[in-house]
Amino acid sequence: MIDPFKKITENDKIELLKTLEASIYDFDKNTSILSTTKINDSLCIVLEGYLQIIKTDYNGNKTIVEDLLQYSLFSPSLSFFNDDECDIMAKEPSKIILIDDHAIFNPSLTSPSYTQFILNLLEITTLIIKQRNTRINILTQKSIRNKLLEYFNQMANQQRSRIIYLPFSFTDLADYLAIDRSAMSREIKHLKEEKIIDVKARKIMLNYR
Amino acid sequence: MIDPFKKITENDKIELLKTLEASIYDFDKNTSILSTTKINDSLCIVLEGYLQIIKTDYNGNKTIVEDLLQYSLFSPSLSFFNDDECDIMAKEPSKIILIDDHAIFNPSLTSPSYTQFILNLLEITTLIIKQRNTRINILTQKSIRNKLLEYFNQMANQQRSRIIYLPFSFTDLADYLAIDRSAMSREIKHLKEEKIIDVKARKIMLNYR
DNA sequence: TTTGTTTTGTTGCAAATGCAACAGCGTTTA
DNA sequence: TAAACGCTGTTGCATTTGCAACAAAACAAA
Repeated sequence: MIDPFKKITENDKIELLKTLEASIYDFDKNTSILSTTKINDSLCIVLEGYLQIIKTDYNGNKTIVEDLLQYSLFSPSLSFFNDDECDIMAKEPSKIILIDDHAIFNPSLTSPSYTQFILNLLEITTLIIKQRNTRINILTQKSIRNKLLEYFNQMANQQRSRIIYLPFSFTDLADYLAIDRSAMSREIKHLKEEKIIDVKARKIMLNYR
Repeated sequence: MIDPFKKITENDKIELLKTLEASIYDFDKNTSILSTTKINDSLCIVLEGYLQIIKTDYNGNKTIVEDLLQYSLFSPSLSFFNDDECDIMAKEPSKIILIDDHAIFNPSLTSPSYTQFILNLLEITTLIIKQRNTRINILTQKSIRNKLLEYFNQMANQQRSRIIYLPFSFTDLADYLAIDRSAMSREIKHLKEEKIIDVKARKIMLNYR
């Protein structure tokens, strides 16, 4: 995660936030952000804590669309997440900054810290695009096997090793790959039987490569 | 598509491009960009023409990863597209601008046109994230039927009508949804039989909503 | 026009997948 | 401690899906 205020001194940051008319909110564990706070037309920056964007579909099924950790951004109007069917829950006590869109997109501001801030945001959005591209590359694979292998490859490149560590549970992996967990479990068994991979808890060894 | 130079006068634009040490290239139809031009560590902006990012997998299968129209951006380092397995082909005579990353991420620049330019880039990257989110929302649907319906809904929201027009062929739609074309065709037939939709060439009427 | 190319619709079939259900296990909570 | 909860592995089964193949239609080019 990239700090949106990196390369900005603490004093400049305070000054900048004043200029942008930013406001800071605290949320207790297990509270909904949207029920108490208007975040439309604002950019939200997570300063600390842990939140989740949760989508409820017409059946009432809830899906975790995204995990928000420190320095995560979200914004309805800037569309870092999607619809109106979403809610945001603080899963841990969290502190977030709200900045109005119009304050951000204000070319008349000329301070170096503002320019640096915009460049930081540009770097972050660029990184998010990379992550989305990666996921799309995986999701467009047609079989469960190919989704898994594509995911393993991405992780191996990222972790620069043919031994990779899952950053989350197998249940979450199935969610990420948008496949049935039990079907995934079955396919992983096949990959193990064919000696293509070895699995020990969340440690996965790739025997090709 | 958003013009990366919007709200910048022609004179300021020329001045800005000089400051950023931008270079302009022309490509003939059916030529490969990467074979003649080093684009690593640069941002590429399509000024005019039509190009495609083409991925060749280990089987030799070629996939069109992305179409690049006027004002499209692409960049290996900034990761608007993915891997090294990609090539970029001009499908029509095309003109592109290359700007070195370091020139863009230069907080010491203070001219209003530079600030406007990076704000424009930020707006574009934000829009790209929105598009990627939309596609991911569709790709994470488990059945062909749900992928189609999710896609139709997105289009209906976008076109603000329950009558939507496909922006491309059904063959391309199957690619976009990452499903088999014949299986998609079968499912569309079912949707028609169940009177959920009507289809006339690329015009689709949604009978719910 | 004629020819060639791309798109579309269809079908049979084997294989892949989702779903439901259950059990074992470890961790957390009351 | 006991109960509750979440994660994992497994299995049977109905359904969905991909694949291959072919013909008709639409479109583009010569």
